Amino acid sequence: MEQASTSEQAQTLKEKQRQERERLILAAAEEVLYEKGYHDTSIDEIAARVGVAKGTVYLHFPSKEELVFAVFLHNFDAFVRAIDEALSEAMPPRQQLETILTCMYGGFYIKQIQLLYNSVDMKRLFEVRREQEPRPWEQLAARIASILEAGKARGDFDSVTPTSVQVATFFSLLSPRSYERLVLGEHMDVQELVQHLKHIYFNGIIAHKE
Amino acid sequence: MEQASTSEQAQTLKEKQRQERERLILAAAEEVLYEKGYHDTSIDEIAARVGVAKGTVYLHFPSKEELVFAVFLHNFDAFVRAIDEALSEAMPPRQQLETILTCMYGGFYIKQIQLLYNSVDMKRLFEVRREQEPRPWEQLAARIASILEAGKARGDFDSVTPTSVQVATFFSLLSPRSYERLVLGEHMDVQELVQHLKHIYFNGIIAHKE
Amino acid sequence: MEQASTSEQAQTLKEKQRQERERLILAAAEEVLYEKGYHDTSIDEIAARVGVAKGTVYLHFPSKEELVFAVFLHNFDAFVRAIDEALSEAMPPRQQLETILTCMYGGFYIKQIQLLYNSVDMKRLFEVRREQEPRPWEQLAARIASILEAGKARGDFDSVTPTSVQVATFFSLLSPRSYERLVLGEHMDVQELVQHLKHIYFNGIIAHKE
Amino acid sequence: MEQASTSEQAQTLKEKQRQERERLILAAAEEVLYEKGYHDTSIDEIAARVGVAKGTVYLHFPSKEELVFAVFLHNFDAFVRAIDEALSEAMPPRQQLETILTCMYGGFYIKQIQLLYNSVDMKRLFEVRREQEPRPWEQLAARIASILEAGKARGDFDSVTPTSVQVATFFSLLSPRSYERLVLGEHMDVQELVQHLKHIYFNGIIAHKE
DNA sequence: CATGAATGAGTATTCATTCAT
DNA sequence: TATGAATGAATACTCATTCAT
Repeated sequence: MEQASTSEQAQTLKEKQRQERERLILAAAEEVLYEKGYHDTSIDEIAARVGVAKGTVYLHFPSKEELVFAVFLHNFDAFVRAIDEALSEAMPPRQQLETILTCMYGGFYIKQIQLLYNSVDMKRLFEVRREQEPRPWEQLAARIASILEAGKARGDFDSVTPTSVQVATFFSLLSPRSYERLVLGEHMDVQELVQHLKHIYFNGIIAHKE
Repeated sequence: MEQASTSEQAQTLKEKQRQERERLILAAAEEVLYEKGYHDTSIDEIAARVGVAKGTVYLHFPSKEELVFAVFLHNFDAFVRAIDEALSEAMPPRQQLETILTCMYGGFYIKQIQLLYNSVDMKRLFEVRREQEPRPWEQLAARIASILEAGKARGDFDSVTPTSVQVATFFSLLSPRSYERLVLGEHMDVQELVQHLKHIYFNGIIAHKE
Repeated sequence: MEQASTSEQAQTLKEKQRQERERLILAAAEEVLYEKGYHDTSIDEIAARVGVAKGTVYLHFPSKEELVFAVFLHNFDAFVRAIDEALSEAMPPRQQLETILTCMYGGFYIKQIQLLYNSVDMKRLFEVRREQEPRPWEQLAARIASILEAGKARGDFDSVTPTSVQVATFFSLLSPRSYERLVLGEHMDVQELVQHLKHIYFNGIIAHKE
Repeated sequence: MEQASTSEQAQTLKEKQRQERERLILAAAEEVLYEKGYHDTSIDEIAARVGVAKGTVYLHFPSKEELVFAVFLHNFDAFVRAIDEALSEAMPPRQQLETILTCMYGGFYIKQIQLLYNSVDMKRLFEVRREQEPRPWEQLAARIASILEAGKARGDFDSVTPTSVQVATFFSLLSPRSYERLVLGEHMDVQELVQHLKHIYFNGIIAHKE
């Protein structure tokens, strides 16, 4: 029994180490991916940054593609969790959307997610995956759509514009090029940028009562 | 004299053929680039699609990089020309911007330009080029900025939001992802989409007089 | 401790295999280089002769250029070592030079070194390298020059002829074309050839006392 | 008849132009070959230096190989002609050899001939040709051999050393590496160098009477 | 004849993936 | 289980040669 327990503990320990390692690999992959883009990211470099051998990476992820996909999912999960935590049902729709937008610009998420998501390589990668997996990005879109619908139902938002367009426009606020230019290039404060975007977006979609 | 004329014609004919071929190569390159992204685009495949030998591509473009750059410039030039033709100084600022937006969605330009411009590879490629060349993209941004300023001066646009943010948001309306999802995916009519985007954008940036 | 020892042995074994492989690659490279010259030597063929994949060659040498340079250095080192072993300070200058000449014709060194060194490609390759590395060939020349000077000081050698000419002529005795014609073509015994060359050379440079 | 004559003249004129062109191509080829070596010499560059189209070169020489061979033969012919002019049967053998050596160093011949002849590429090229053509180099060797034999018969030269070795050594005096180092590198006067070489060589091969 | 556009074989190098140790 | 050596497919670019004009 003690044996078993020791073994169990060992198992647990090993498992912990394993997970820790996986985390490190994901982190390194994300880093390199962000720096160099999909093609110029090599398994070799990721392994080197983690301090393990190339083969070890393949013990955790069956291919470069899967690894990159895992990086995306990992980021996305964190992002969705952040939204879940910040959001409460009690908020009015507009405030919900504002909260989501703030979350989007709050972490590093956008930068990375968008960069990943914007490359043709990634797109093809994800298109293949979509056939098999639930679609995280689509789920978020659906969520935002339902908030917009709720807002429309309350008369807060402009019902003339289709929800799909409003959703798409909401996402396009995340444009990594805007972020790069304004925040990284012109050193605009992120919070300030978010304020302006909210201003434009919500003025753009609110119902204009006459 | 007839000799000269014949020779001249021959010259013209050859030149025509040459240009036609170059056009075909550019078109094929654009196509493949759009389908596969920079890295997975091979000169071999471009040549094969045009129906010429690999070497022939190199008679027109000294390197893959230059070819891709030429694709971009070619598209961009057509795009800028379309804007120039459609725009008149007499228009009020808002109408100018609307015209530009219509142009952007009027050709295939956006799709391709954006896709090209969105990959990390392309970005790096263009960063290198920028040091030597005038920056077409930046020139357009400056033009839009000046129209926005003019609108602000007339009291048409919201002076609270910085022009840089308004410019960035204007560009983000071009998001290829919106286009793909709505037009290609949900078969929304392009003109309709443009109308909705104008609605959102201009409501978002107009001056709200109290 | 046994662990360590086993691990050590494994290390040694692997290292041995590695070095063995490197030796094989160098040998194959030398062979092909000798047969075909720099440009017509392909990594593909070298790999094929060794029986490994192309990539394996690159695990040992980062580029074709480096590989060729390594071939040269490897040969040259062996050659210089042979000279060092055969030479003793006690010998009179003439005997030292005779010993060196015998060494030169003793291995395959000359053939290969000279052939390598005689192609324009190689020359350019080494010119680049020379800026960074010590110059093995020049070092040997300096050594021979100092022996000649010592001989002149003793009155053994003709002081009228500049040492530089005597050094150059000494090297030209190595002419691969003589070797090929006489030894490979006419099957002259190498030792006999060396005797004749010594005869000509030393009669040519000895001091002629009247 | 006048027709015919005109046509003939035209024929001659054209033929002259043709030969002039061929000469120019040979000269350009020699130049580039000397600068860059066989492989880095491109037909394109040769044509460009002459100011004709690539195809024109092929009207004169069926392949790069043949062109290079023609360059060699052309140089060699000039070289042999120079020897023939300088040589008179009345000279004693040693003076004949001295004259030849002076000729060798007198033109650009050596530099180029040797450089050409020393690359592996050239060697293979010439080995193929040898099977079909008389061997210019061998003819010269035979000539020198017979002079040496004559000298030996007169008791001028050392009969112990085989004539073949003396011939080979005579040629090795031409070593382009000596030339480069001493004349191009150390700016030794060519005539002075030739004097020293004669001194070494003839002291090396003269009969030593006791 | 002269041209030079077109061809396509040839080659160095990279890197995801595998697998023996 | 972890390693990292070995693999080999993939690809940009060059240049001798051909041939339609």
